[in-house]
Amino acid sequence: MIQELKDNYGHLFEDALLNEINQVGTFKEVPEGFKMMDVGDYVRAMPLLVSGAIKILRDDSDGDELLLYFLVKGDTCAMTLTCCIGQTKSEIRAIAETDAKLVMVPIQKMEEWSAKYKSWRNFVFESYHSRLNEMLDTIDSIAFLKMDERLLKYLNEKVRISKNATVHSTHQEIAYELHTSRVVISRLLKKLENLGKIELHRNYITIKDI
Amino acid sequence: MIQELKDNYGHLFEDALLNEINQVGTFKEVPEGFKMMDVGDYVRAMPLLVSGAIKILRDDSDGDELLLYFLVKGDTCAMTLTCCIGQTKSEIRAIAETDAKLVMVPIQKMEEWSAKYKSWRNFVFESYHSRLNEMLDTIDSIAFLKMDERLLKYLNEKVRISKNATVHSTHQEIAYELHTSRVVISRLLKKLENLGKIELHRNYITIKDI
DNA sequence: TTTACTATGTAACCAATGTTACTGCAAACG
DNA sequence: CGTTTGCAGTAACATTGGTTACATAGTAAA
Repeated sequence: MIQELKDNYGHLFEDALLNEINQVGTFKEVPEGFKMMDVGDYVRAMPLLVSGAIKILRDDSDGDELLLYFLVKGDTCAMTLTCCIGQTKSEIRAIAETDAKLVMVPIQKMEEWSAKYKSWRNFVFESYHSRLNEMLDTIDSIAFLKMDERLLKYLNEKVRISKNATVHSTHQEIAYELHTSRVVISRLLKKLENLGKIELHRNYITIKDI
Repeated sequence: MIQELKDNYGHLFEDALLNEINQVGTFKEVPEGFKMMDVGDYVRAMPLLVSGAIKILRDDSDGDELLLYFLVKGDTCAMTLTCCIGQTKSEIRAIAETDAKLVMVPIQKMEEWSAKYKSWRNFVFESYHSRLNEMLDTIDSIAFLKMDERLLKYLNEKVRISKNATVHSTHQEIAYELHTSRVVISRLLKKLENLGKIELHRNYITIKDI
């Protein structure tokens, strides 16, 4: 495991910390679609993502959902951080967007390392900062953009995350993540196709003009 | 100053830290409406709010705005925290919602206290946690609620923050903060008045059914 | 092949919200 | 006092997005 840690976190953490992580952390691989955390779950370990992507979703009480943002390698879950400290339940749902590899760190180490390693503190602060900015970005999208712009942004995000110009989603899946209906998505996708920005197929979409 | 610090932060910080804050912090009073931070500003001090309320707004490039959340005593600005560390610009705008009193702490102390005081670390983590949850709440409102529900929630927030059942806002001001138009707000307010939930007057609104 | 299921396309309609335009009213001010 | 200015009420209309309903096409299972 130590090599994957070094590759992804070597520029952030000093060797002593990397070694500690290596000793107490457990390596974990999850397949695409794996539900890593649900609303109401208690958190007992903190994930350090070394490869793949995780999507973070917000659920409301009526079963509606909304995509908040993606985590990629080098990221950790800010929600987890505070859940660890406060012993509170998760407010969000996390699903593996692609196959992913992580190192799970027991939460008891959080406080210890925060006192001991400046680089750890910076990492935690930096994670919070990134997540707050991503939330702001999500708010911008919902508040200021129309559905067709949100859709285009969503597709571009998918391409960026998967590094692949083909998005393997059905219209219904997209509708869930943008919290709208399938018909609306089909309508807008067809409009984007007519504009030459995408190509529609069954079960996947090719993004042409990024 | 030390007494106001003790009253508002005594349950959070140990005496040694309170004394340090007292020594390096500067006391500041701002009037209602005072612009405390704008998008693009650099941050050189961290505010600890001891009385009053601050509203945090998001601006988009077209001059549109949206209310994110309020800070009250015992709170600090999570954006400031990361701006301090990362030396990045503010992404948000902060306006005094009421007259407010704060203690400004030079940002150099951030790192020093994070290493030295567990209570400081917890405070910072806790602040991030609160702000993230407030952002989630904002997202819920925009994504899942209709405008009339958002308006009612907004009015209740105002009452809670000001501890006063009279909201001193024009319809136009409310429209800006909810990112909609004056006409829409007037329409919905009138509906709420007909339902007996509020009373409309020139320049203020009385909330009856909270 | 026949059948069943899932994904997509599309029309018609509805509800919520945004826009424009005009009104009257109250406070402020000369 | 009359005039100006800002706030609020409201009608009429446009647009966006959500809903219902149904048709068609690809895919998998029987």
